Amino acid sequence: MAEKRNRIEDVAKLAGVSITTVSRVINKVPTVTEDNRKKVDEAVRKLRFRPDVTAQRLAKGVNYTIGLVIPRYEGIFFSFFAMEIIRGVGIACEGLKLDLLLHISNGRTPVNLGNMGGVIFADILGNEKDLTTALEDNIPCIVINNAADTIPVNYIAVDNLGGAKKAVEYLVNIGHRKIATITGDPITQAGVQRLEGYKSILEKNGIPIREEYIIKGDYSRRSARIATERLLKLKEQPTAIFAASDDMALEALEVILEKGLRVPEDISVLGFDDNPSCLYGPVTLTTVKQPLFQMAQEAVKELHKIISGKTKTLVKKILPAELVIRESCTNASKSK
Amino acid sequence: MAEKRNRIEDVAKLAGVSITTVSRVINKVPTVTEDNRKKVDEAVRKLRFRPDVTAQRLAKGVNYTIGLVIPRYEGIFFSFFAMEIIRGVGIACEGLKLDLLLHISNGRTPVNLGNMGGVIFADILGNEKDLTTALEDNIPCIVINNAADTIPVNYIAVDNLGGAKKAVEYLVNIGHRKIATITGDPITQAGVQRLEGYKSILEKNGIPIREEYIIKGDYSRRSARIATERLLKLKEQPTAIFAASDDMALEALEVILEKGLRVPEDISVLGFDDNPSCLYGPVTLTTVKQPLFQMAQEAVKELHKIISGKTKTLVKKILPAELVIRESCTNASKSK
DNA sequence: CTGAAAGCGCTAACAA
DNA sequence: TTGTTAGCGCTTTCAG
Repeated sequence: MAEKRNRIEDVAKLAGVSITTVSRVINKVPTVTEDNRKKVDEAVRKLRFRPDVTAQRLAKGVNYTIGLVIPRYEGIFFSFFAMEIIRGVGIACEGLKLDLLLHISNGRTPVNLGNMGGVIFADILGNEKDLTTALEDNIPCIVINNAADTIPVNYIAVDNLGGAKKAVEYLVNIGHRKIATITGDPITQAGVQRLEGYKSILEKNGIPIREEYIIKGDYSRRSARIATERLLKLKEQPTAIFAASDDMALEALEVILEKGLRVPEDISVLGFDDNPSCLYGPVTLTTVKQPLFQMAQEAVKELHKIISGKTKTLVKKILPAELVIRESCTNASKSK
Repeated sequence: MAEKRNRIEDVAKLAGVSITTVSRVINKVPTVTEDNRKKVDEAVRKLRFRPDVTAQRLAKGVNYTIGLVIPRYEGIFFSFFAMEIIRGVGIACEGLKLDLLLHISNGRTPVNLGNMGGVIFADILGNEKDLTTALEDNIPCIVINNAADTIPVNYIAVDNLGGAKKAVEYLVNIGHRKIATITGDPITQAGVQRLEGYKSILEKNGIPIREEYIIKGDYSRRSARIATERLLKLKEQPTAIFAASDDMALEALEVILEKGLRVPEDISVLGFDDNPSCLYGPVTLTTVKQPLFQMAQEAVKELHKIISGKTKTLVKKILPAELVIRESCTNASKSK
């Protein structure tokens, strides 16, 4: 299709200089006379010349292309998570003039890592194989959203444990003692850690952990509906529910409302993520805000440092998660 | 960082054949003896050799990398639209073994099109400059979500006009005559066409078009709130509202409920998009489903054909949009 | 400050 | 069927 593009040679000819000089102008090497620079610039403009990035890359031997590998396990792509990661990585790449290769992997077909200078893996789950390959082949890489302490890999993750603690502590502080939780999928690190945070705060405050108050969810709204219905049937209904994701919290809220109960007067609901949808509906959702966008941006920055050789040591970062107070939680006394 | 990779030469040496033979094995050229193939395969495995994609590309002269350029005007990245497009394009690329370069453009800094074999532009709005460059430089490209009939460019778009017609026709058919609309942003083609569809069906059915029933929105929930409040204050309240997006429809629904009115008994609400959020909340939303995912997938397929020279003529496709009936609309007689 | 020439790693005639 | 060799378009020593 695309007609034969002009090469550096054509520019050189038109400008009446050598291709070396043209190359110098393109790469902003200072040792070129103003006169020659002008000639070249003009020739470039006339011929609509743009250097062939592939050839440049081969000649320079460096590759400023980075890959973002997102596993496409169920539902992830409808999540705020994926969106924020893509947005963060994408915008950071534009800023650093990095080319971003996006791969939506099924976890089985190996992703072509050959043309990447470095890779960002969105979580480990579902990326195990490609991550292993990258590590074996010595391709610079960084994992996000998973504090991958068991393997020697760079990572940037969110403080799920701390976030969950803040959430539950807040509920305790406003007087709740009958606090239930709908967990995230236990195969995810976030699911495990948020539950851990929940338990640890109860313990810390001398509140017994009741098994019937811990219901397994999987981040889906469906699972939250089932969980909430079970919680509402309990003899001793909880006065607060901490859901491990906003989607689940929103569904819990909906179920509660459907049963004719009020939120937060009868039951407080607290989520995790800070999805935009927290802001809508009859009751805005109190939740834990994850710095996903920031996590993604930092991942790019760190990877960039690694690729350009500015960092040698392993990067291991945990970003804080913060409580965002809105309307869905209130003082427990009201529900007594 | 990444240690010196093995080259084709190393493989050749280890396997005891020429680099050409290795190249043949890599590229699955049939004229290689079984014996040699085995030797090469083994050497490849031993050395963990993976061909340098950059060099391959330069030598082959074809580039199976495609770009997806998404303008980052306000809010688009929180939209279902962006997500579906990325997902569709991403998955299609994995299937066709195309590398996908994602660019989130600000519309000003030119996107580096140099290393793309072809480009998909998500809409024209915000992409004007890069699109012009691509066209001038003869880079194969295709526009999605905009029936770009004024310029000679390939496109795949959604039938907004038809979709809006189906929506409003449905409202008319179930007896509504006082139908209001909250429009999309008129700078978008979708905004204009959906309004056009609304008007044309009213006309077709001899229902006078009332200016006070047409309120300008911009796809944002905020704009829908204002619009809905205005509509509810009208002496002659509409019995149905057609919003040009689900987000706006959902906000309208919320406002109506807040005022103590019922949906659909008092006012029917109809959206456009078929966001997942249509399924939640007190009333599920009747809407028009856009084949975004499919549009994205087809764009990749068409672009692939163009790049590999299988298509010469301009691609111009309009995909149908379909009505999805849920709970938010009902017979007008109920609201009389 | 400039240019000739040797690659970057791989593919593809062309000969053998 | 195989290997030799000349590029792909650009960068980068190294002399000048």
